[in-house]
Amino acid sequence: MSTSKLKKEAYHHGDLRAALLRSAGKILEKEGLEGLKLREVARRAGVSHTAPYRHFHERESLLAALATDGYAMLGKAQQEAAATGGLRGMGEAYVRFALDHPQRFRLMFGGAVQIARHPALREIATRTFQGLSGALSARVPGAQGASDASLAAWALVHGLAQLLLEDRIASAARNGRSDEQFVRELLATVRFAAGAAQSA
Amino acid sequence: MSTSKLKKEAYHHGDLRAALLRSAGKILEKEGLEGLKLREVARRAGVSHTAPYRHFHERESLLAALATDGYAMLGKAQQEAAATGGLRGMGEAYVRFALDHPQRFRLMFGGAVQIARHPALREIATRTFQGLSGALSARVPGAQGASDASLAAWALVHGLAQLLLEDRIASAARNGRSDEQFVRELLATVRFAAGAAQSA
DNA sequence: CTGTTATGTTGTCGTTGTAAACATTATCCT
DNA sequence: AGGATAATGTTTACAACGACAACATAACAG
Repeated sequence: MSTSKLKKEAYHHGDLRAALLRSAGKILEKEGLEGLKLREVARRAGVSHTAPYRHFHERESLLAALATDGYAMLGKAQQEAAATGGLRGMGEAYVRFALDHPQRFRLMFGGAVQIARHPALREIATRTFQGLSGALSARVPGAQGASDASLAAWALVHGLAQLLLEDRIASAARNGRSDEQFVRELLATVRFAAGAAQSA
Repeated sequence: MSTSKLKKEAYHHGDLRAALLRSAGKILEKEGLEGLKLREVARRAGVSHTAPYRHFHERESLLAALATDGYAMLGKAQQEAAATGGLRGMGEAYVRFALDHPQRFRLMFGGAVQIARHPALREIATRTFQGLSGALSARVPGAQGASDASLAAWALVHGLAQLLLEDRIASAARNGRSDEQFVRELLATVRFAAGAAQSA
């Protein structure tokens, strides 16, 4: 029983970093960002309250890692949606991701993490959006107009996600429709045009 | 010198609540939401560190009051813009408000304040958006489609504000344009239609 | 096998939010 | 006017948190 598979009480955890991120992720979705304390994360991982500092030199580093994972998830969801659902599908998947992981989404876009201070996070974030934006641009002719229109499309789904998340859309406007249907029909009211002149 | 006009050292402050909100507002915009500590607010107002509790029974109550003020500002900006700039003007004013008061905007929409727990906040928030939504709906024919289109327009400017605020829009896409021009041209790529069927 | 590095623990400090007990002023009732 | 009562501000206190330093233990490289 020297190298037993279930090492009960090892001084070294083995993969503490991943365990911390797992615990933190659960706390994040359950308690929200302000309820996510380093000490509590350590507690749930069964280590002392300063152990996390060996893997994240401050609280924000943990948050940045959680956000990084979030972008990975979002990117994957977007890719899958692009394969089967086209552009509309991507937009709907974007909103769905936000509704499925509200606190994670808030962490990613709420400004709690200074993205400039975390290179790895910055990189995956821009990469994720390049993928999104590229798929959109390909659908709209023109040069600058295409870029603008794809950004507008992104802003649209992003804002919709945000408003739904913060429960800012009156239930009257929902009109009894499910999330899915509401989002689909709302997005269907929008058209994009590259070189459109201002009309009013 | 019994009722001197400049009461130097009054035990009662006179209008502490407003003074606290002023200090808090300044700290908010300068240090951000996490830098806004109750004790610091009290310090700047020249009172003891528990004095704020006579006016806000917890930190979040102060935040809610700041958010409430924020909605008042936004509502005023929207009304002025509606008078002179029409619908486009309102959208641009919405984004401008976010860029002029980034931390305030984050506070209002970032989920740090549980809006349901603060009736006064909830009321002014919904009222502000009814004004916005009403102005929009009037421009689009149809019943449910009008509502959907106006919500989409709102989501669009809201998302755009958010993305600009979080600096998520690559400078390449900006193409050297000023904030104002960028926003205007981006919004110009979008058209709304009430009963539009899905086209792709 | 040994020294160096990585990883985890114990102890501690300053700061914060919040509550309780107390002090001072304003206000209202007769 | 004058005293009860409420409103407002202070002092003191506590627990929790983020963060640091000193120390302990395990992994690993020569």
